[in-house]
Amino acid sequence: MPTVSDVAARAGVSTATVSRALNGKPTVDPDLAARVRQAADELGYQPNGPARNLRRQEAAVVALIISDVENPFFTAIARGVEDVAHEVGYSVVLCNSDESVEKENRYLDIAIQERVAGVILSPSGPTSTVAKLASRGTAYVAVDRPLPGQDSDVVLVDTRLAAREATAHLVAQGYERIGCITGPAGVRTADDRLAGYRDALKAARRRTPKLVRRTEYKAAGAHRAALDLLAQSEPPDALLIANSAMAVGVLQALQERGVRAGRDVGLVTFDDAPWAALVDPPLSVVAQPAYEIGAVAARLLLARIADPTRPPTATTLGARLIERASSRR
Amino acid sequence: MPTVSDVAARAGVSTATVSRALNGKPTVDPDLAARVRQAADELGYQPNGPARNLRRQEAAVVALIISDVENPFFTAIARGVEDVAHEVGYSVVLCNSDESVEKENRYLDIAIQERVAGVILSPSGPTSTVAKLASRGTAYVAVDRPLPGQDSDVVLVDTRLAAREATAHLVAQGYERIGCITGPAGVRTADDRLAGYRDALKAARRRTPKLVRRTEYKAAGAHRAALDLLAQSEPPDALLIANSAMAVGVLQALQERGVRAGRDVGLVTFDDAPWAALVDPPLSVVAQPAYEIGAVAARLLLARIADPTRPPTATTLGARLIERASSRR
DNA sequence: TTGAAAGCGCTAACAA
DNA sequence: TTGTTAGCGCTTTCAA
Repeated sequence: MPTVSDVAARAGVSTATVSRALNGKPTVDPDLAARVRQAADELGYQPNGPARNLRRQEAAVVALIISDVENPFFTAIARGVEDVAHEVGYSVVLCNSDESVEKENRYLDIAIQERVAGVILSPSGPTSTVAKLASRGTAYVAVDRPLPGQDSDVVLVDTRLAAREATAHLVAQGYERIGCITGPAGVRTADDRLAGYRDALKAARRRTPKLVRRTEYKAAGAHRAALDLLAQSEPPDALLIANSAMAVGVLQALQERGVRAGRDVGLVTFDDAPWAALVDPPLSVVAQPAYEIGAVAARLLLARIADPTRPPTATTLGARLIERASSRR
Repeated sequence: MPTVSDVAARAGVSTATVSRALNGKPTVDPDLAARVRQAADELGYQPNGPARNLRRQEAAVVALIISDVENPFFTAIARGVEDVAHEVGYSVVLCNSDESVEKENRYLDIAIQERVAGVILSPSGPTSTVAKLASRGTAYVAVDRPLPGQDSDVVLVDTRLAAREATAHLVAQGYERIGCITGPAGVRTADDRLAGYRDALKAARRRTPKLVRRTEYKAAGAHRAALDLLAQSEPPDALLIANSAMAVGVLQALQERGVRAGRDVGLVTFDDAPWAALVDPPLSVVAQPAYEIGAVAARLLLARIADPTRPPTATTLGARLIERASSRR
């Protein structure tokens, strides 16, 4: 594998000049620079990243730690981050914490060890160990969920309001016994969606029925929760579901029990998955601006890398309810 | 940020002993090792990855370059790769080439620069530049699609056979004008699925009608293709669709044109997406063993890293047809 | 504008 | 078993 020395020898210059030429420093004679570039090309020279990063004490890499690679909401965030980062020459490495605080912690360690320039993460639980980043001066931004007890940059969605509106919509459609299937306690989006649901019921002067279930943010958990709710003596006639993976589990449960979605049970779910309008009946959803969350987070991170002293900001984006047949009486 | 020297000073030993202790080398006194570990903990020491990798001339990292992060098939592969790699202490960095040969090439350069131990990729086009890896001795494995002109390890699905079976199933169900929407020419899976489709029609002594459309492997392209097919004077009465993203586009098109899936047009699509059984009507699919593809590829990569001289192998996994209502007359 | 040389933090010969 | 020391490949003073 060729090194700067090889390139230098071939171009008949010093390694310092090679470095300067290849990094586009203005203080190098154009002719020499051209000779260096040609030598590098001929040798198929690729700079040694670890050596460069060791010397520079920083890498043009940001780590993106998301809680579920199989969730379209998070992959859309990833697209937003990538597009912004690439524009300014940063690479993005994607890490899947799989909703596990342990894996998240492991990836945070790796991010520190690799001395990445910054980290964007959606915290998997209430006990994230991001404090490590702060104490080392590594820039980071939280997305989707705030970091407990951390005064960091954060990009959120006003998910409580969205949940409230979605629930109010179900009330307005005449549903009587509205249930809610949401994520684990301590995960902020799960708590907020539940709070918004309760806000709406309270505003409608409904007693909050025992129709709330909390489970992991995945299909399997929601499947169990839905079966449980359906087995009640007074089952719900509508459900607010906290993400699209859960919606899959709920729809399966309804199918298995012969309960017709949209007729027997009204549904609104978070996240406008590509398939949401294609199921029977088309799913009413709360569409979150996932791509934009990623793009905004990336811009905040870059700003913080450039100026570590800037005060932390909280950005809250809106979500919008898309009414389809699954919530129309 | 503390370094080995800091730890050494605090533990009262040399940097060499710190390195040995922290890396679990057997030639270090247990008491000393404990003292070193304690000192490291107290300082919150995290090894400097670039320095370590520079010295070791290799990193325990594999790069996984997939052609579409938003496609569940590829994220399932990622899960398989991660699980196997993590077992043996390797990290996985996920790169999204977005079906672009240019981005793929860029990530290959980054992988080389970072001196990763190996690369797993699903080539985005017929003109991949992986040869760079070979010439540098970096291990790599292709998944889903073989590398043109490369004699590398590869993990594939017998997708031609699967397409043939799926098409034969449509024939057996009595569909007369069976169309096919597949990916770009030169992408092996797209070509193979088309070939399998033609195999089946030929075996059934059908004339191959002008009902084939090729487009990018995404919803938008398939949407256009489906509208185009429906506008024919003799539109298809069944379709074989080459992946689940495309299925989304096709189902949208059918909806827009008021064509009832499963009744007016039979459908079989590749990939058993989580939502496939939930649409109306439930989608018949060719289920590919995505997770296993990833797991096998990771094991092959690790084997090749351990022994670069081992002969390349080609693994072909089977797919299975799941018949649901969308293809039943 | 260019070159010589130091040094980033770590690991691995080699010596003791 | 432990310490001393060289050096991985690069960038960046400092000198010329």
